[in-house]
Amino acid sequence: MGILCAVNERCVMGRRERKKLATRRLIRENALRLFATQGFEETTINDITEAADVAPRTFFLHYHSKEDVLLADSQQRLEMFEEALAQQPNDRTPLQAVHGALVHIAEHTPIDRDEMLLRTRLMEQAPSVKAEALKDYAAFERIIVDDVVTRTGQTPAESPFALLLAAASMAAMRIAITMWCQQEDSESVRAFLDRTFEQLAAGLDEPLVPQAVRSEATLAAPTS
Amino acid sequence: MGILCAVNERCVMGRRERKKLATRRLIRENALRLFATQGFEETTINDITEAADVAPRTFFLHYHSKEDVLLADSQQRLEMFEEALAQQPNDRTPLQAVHGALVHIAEHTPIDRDEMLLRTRLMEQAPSVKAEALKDYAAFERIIVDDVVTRTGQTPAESPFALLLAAASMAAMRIAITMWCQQEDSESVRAFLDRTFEQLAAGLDEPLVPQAVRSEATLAAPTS
DNA sequence: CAGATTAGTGCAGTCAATGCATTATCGCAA
DNA sequence: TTGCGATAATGCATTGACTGCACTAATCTG
Repeated sequence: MGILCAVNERCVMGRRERKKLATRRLIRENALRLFATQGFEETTINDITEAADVAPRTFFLHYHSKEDVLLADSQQRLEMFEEALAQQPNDRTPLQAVHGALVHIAEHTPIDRDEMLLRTRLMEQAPSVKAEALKDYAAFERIIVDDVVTRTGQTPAESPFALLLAAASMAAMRIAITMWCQQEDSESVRAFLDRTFEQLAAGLDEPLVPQAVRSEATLAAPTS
Repeated sequence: MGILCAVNERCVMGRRERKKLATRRLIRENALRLFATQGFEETTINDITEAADVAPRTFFLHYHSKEDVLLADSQQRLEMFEEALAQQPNDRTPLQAVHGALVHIAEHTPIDRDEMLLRTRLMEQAPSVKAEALKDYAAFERIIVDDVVTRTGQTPAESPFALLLAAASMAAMRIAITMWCQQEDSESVRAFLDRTFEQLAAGLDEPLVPQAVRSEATLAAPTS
């Protein structure tokens, strides 16, 4: 990931690389379309490559599994998250730091709601998709644990705090995103993130009163 | 109930069912042994059935996948949990109810620590195992959500509380079990469950003091 | 004993995924 | 322009999980 050439397709990329990206996109688009119309498990690699007019073998040149097509961008988000987390100021609690890092990502990367909806729909429908998605969260959790350990100095062996915080944070993220992409109106992802993290901070013994669901403008939340 | 009855299984079982169970156990034992010695992905169905001296096809008569061998008893635990949860008294908070139900199960079903260790080891080693295990937790989560909804009357659409509680509780369980089966001495599972749920109740903003590791001046009051 | 069940088996086939060798295309330098 | 190295795309063969179907044999039931 050099400074010379951003991952954007804008800059000077040779025809070869452009074609490669084009093929990748072609495969991805056809795959998502087929997943949406005929279901995930009902779509074979052959269906996809035939629709994309490439050889079956080519599919695995770009994605290492069928599930990977749906979650290919997560690696990129993971690195972004790790960086954002490390840059959270030290006067924040670990929970606030995670919250802040997530808000930062939410506000700096566009999220395609339709695609997210498709993803969650397929997660319910196909176990292997859900499995892959959950593995993704596990990767995030590992990063959080490391961060909390450096922030607090406590190792997981001493107390479950870091592990709990990591797992609960990812649950909060997952739930916030799910609620966001399932709603009708265009409330921001951040609003949902704020709510779930507020609940985590307050403890799970009692639900926070969900007063006027639309007025979360002044919740105490970090800026990115 | 005659003396004829051979094993610890109830004697209402005919020879046929007994033999079926025996075959199932034979497959399971050989599978676990092979997983432990040569790894999960390195063990093929053929290896297992050969070691168990049955036909490959027979494997799928008892388990619907390789991962299923490791997690076959979870369905049973799931039902037990659902029942225990429903029987928790109404004066408890949802979190206390989940905690109570888990403690009930922990104290009424023997847990094989070695097997649990193998399971967690294989979860780290083989992604598909972790995936399958995580799907299991999702099933528990659904039950918790239903329970919380009936206890509080709030639907998940209104507030994320039920979803958060469910997900965080399962994380707490998973972490408690992991810590328990990785420790040397024989502290009870319950002790770990108590600690993780206490932390959830107190909120995740500040770690509860495990010992007196608190020398920093600014960490005085736990928020709430 | 006769007939219904069903556990175990064998076989053929689908599909995901990988390794290896080959071809086509492209970038680059003489 | 030509030729060479890199690599995207492909073709082929194979492994391994998993399924459907038909069949055998053991067990259960009347």
